Amino acid sequence: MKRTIETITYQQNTKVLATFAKALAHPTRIAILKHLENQSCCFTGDLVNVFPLAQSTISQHLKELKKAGLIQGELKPPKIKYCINTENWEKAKSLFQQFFD
Amino acid sequence: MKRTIETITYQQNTKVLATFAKALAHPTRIAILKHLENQSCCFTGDLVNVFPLAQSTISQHLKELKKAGLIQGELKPPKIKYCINTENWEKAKSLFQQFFD
DNA sequence: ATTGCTTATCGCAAATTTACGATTGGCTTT
DNA sequence: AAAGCCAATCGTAAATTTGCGATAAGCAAT
Repeated sequence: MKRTIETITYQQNTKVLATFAKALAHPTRIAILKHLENQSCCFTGDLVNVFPLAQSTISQHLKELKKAGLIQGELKPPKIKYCINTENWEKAKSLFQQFFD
Repeated sequence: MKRTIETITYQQNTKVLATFAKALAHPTRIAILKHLENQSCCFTGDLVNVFPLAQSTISQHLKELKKAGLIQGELKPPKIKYCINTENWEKAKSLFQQFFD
């Protein structure tokens, strides 16, 4: 990306909010989260049936959401049950809330 | 991006929310918007002094924010005054609000 | 008409994202 | 030990994003 000037340092909240926003920056991920809000939880396979996307693609989106901390996976062999990470969800909620006033 | 399956159609709100989220998905853009919230308005040049980024880079971020509808520019020759687009700001606010419940 | 100031746009390079199919890995059950 | 399921990861390709410097464009004042 060719950064010649020194790296910028942002406020912690700014960075965190940007991270959450990035996780929400794709319609599929929004849709997945909406699905999780309704169902409260679901398996990867369920989503593959809901969305016309390859299993690997769904898995990648889940990885993104997990990286942002918005969801968490629980081993339920042979499946994996994904749920919303309530703590971080509330964190995101309040960050967006206070950002928009 | 290699889409073999038919293009997905998302709910309108899902797409719009993702667009807003994408605009917020970079710390610099969050910081610009925070700046605009405080100052209510500002010129491109102001931001160039605030952030250690090239003028062209700032301009690009402003373009992104404008594309998402979160800000609007007003000609104030020889400068351009950027303000928050209140209507869309409220739209975004309510979309995030209802998304997080 | 020329100069000066401010901002947008162009051209490029590197990094990241999104998507797919194919393969691997983990855990049960046989 | 082998077979079966489900989900993650790998490898690849195309598109998009982010950043810069350089150049162009718009408008005011000289």
